[in-house]
Amino acid sequence: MDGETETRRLKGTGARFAYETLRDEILSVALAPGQLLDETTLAERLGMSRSPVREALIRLAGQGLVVTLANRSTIVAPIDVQSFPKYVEALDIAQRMNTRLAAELRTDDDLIRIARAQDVFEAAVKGGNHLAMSEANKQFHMAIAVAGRNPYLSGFYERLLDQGRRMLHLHFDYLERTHDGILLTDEHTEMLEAIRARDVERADALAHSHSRQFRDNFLRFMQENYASTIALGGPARPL
Amino acid sequence: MDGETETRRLKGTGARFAYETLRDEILSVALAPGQLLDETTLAERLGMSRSPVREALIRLAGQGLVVTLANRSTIVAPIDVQSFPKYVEALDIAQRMNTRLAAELRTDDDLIRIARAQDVFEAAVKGGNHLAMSEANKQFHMAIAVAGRNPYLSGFYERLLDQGRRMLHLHFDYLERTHDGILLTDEHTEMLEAIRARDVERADALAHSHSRQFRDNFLRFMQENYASTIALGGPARPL
DNA sequence: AGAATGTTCCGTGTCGACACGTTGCATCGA
DNA sequence: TCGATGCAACGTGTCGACACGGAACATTCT
Repeated sequence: MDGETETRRLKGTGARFAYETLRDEILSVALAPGQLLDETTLAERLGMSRSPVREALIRLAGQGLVVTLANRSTIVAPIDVQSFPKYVEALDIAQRMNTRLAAELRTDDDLIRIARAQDVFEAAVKGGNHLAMSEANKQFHMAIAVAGRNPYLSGFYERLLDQGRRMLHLHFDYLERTHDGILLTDEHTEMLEAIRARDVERADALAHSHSRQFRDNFLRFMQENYASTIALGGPARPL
Repeated sequence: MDGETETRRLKGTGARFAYETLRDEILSVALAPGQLLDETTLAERLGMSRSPVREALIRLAGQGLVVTLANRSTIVAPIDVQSFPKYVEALDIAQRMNTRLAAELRTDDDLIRIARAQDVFEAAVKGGNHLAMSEANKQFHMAIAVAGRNPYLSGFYERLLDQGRRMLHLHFDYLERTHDGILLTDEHTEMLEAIRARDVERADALAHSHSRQFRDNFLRFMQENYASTIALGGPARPL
């Protein structure tokens, strides 16, 4: 109870606030995969009634970030190692498609925006703040996707990138222990150069190698740490 | 008012019923693009309170089938001719990817399911029921996507196919006047054969030609009927 | 007459309350 | 002691109510 510290929220902000708060907590794994989310408790914690919380959960379910167990409760979407190969397959395809289109269609303004996103990412890496890093990484790739000028494809890509943020957060420590995170930065720079040169094939190849890199790192991490565990968040019966 | 005809719905069925009803009405263009959907009226029409209706609208918004205008109302997502090329681009890519994967990974059971879906589609074409045709067409392509074994890619594809159903319904009459709808049936059969033969490249080519066929038909229809209109459902400011 | 301003109406955003379904536990019987 | 049955607690699904915000309309001023 913080007494009267509460800032009275304006009209349509409650649901948005709940959504963004929960989304950030899920993407940063502050809320663990499989974590139980009951509306009543969340409403209390966020200082609002159940209605906006419920709306946020429905939207999160639509994005696949939570799974609602009919008439029971809602849980943070488990990270299923079984389906990881399928995830990377999809990510790889989406990444390559969006990056190809960007190399083909980018304007000079796009290049500036991508470069700016890359600067933010490098700064985040230097700062060592994981949350900022995963956020900036996503923004970098989304800047590319936007340059590809296909909202359907970039929207799909964004969904996958969000899911990817959760996995990134799971093995950030591992990455820092083994590599220096510099690899990612270099690959980003190369991608930007390929897009600048409108070199579609090279951009494609770099996007592909980038997603393979991610896959290999994550798999190595899983082997070394969770050899026994099948899934994070356990099996769940979807709605 | 239909007096006491109402069937008392069980616990968790209200929202689902509202969602499915509205979705079907939107996909079949019974609810026109741009149509205003106010929660109060919908709740009355569906015989329930606003809560389940609201949940349905939120889920539909997540699928891009409706657009919610902040603090104002919700409308059925407009069909924007401007963005049609982008839509087809995405559909083409998704269709090719899923069909490629299906050709590569299909089991014998998959073949049976796809063939069954194709039978249903042909029956629907013979029956001349538009709703059944667009539904069966989607199911046919989804049977292929499921055989591709990537839930991320098939989920994306399904979204696009749903959007496509709306456009199909818009120019069904036109299709029947000009062609005989038989083209689609033949192409489907060819796709199934390519998948059966595990001929990835041929499946890809057919998927590609299939989406181009759709694009050309729709564009020709638009030119002949809506030459003046920019968008169906008018411009809308998204949330 | 046209533009700025005030007012009314409508619909959403949010709240609290209630009932049903689920789950876990306790009690009872074999 | 173990299984079946009944009970209580918990959480969701749904409802009705209220207040804020936006839009259309009426009014006033220039």
